[in-house]
Amino acid sequence: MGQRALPGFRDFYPAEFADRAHLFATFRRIARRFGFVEYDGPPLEPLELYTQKSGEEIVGQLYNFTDKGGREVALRPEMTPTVARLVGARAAALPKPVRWFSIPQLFRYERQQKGRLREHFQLNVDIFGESDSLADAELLAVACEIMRAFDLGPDDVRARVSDRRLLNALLSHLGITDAQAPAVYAVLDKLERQPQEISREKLALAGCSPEQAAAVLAFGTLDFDAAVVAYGQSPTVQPHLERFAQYRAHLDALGVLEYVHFDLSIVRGLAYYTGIVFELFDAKGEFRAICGGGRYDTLLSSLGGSDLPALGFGMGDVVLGELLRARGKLASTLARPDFWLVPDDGADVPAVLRAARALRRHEFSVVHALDADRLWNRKPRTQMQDAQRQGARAGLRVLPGGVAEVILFDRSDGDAASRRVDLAALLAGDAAASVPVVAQLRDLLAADAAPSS
RNA sequence: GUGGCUGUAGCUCAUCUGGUUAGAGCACCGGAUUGUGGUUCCGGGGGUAGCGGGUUCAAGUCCCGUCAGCCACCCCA
Repeated sequence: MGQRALPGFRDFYPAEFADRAHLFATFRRIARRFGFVEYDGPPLEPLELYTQKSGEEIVGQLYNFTDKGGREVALRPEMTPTVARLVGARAAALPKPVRWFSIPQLFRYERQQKGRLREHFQLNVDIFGESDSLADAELLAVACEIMRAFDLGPDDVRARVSDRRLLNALLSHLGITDAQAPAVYAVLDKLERQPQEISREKLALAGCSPEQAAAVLAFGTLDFDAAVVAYGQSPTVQPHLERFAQYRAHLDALGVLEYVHFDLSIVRGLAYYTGIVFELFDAKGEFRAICGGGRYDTLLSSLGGSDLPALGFGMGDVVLGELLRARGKLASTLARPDFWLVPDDGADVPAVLRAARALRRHEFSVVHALDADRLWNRKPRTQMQDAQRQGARAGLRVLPGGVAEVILFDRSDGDAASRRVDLAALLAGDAAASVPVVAQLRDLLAADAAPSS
């Protein structure tokens, strides 16, 4: 023993796996509600797929190696290059807009810390072939509705949204050159975590005048209405404000504007975003970003494919899981057996197995002791205790004549928990006559599961 | 990659300033008990104190190294 998972990698015991399955099920449910369809690609890709976009320095953060055929390969650190390849290869044939999602496991060789491992699962939701801001609104709505599906409201989570084109127009209006822009982006990105004086120095270092620096530093607290007041008269900026206002109107109609906060300090790296960008954070600011995404219209063409406009977001399972756990929103979803079978005195083992089979044919999950001697000799009462400890929802004792005593374990209302159900028809395999019996059993379990008052 | 903190049973933690066979609760396993039932009682398995080295008559307890975890930085997903 003593063997553990590699650093940054997780073992999923049934309880953790149940949480993960719950996340995935919610991801899929909401994505499908918006008409997105699921795809996947290989977890191992040519190293080149990642170096051509991000350069050689990225190799230090990849799980890469030479395979037995001499190929340079890497475990995928992100899904975007893969999906870009898939879409690019069939760009002409796919009906637009393309709405795809995936839940890949991604790998990154970096030192782990809270909310950040060497492996994680990440919901990726992307739209290809639509440049209208309505698509941007739809994308963010998916992310917000997922939050809502996890019972995380606008008081729990906020979406901070910026717009690269608007930001560029603002910088241009202020007289900041394209050459200075990357330095300004870097300052904006750190505005929250870095003392203002340092930000001011960095801006001065980039060649910004004190007036320009002051305007940039003010971006951190500028809400949208204030931006309109301050810059609405600028012919450079005005069209972008107008488009953003439209975007907000769409979000309002989609019912998610309450999550949205205009925030020019959201930069999201320096790389490929070209339009609206956003990140979701917990409102208390305890955790890393839950989700991040935006528009990257030039990425596909830069990867040598078609020049479809594109936008998407990634939402990892680690931070979201931590947040849900911390907020008590992850009730255990571990599956429990419906019935634990106990033979009646004098019944034989085959009779119990036949009863189990009959119940399983009707989709009930059924378990019993797997030690025949124990099944046969152990007192029914003691077996009922085993049943409870094993997490069964109900004990089912088969009495002579096919009548079953069903004991519901979850009752907390003091109601008599023991019920009799005549299983004769079900045990005999009479399909028609079994229908009411099955319904009766389901009702018992359903009533049992319902919160009692 | 850099720096700081931490490392005793599956989990949460004890073990006074280094001193006999390292303990408890929970969990797990077994037995008994309980007539509507996860109670109560008894018993049991499980730790070379992350690992390696050093100081000492003696180290879980001090020192060094290493590995791992946490936090910050870097970077981003």
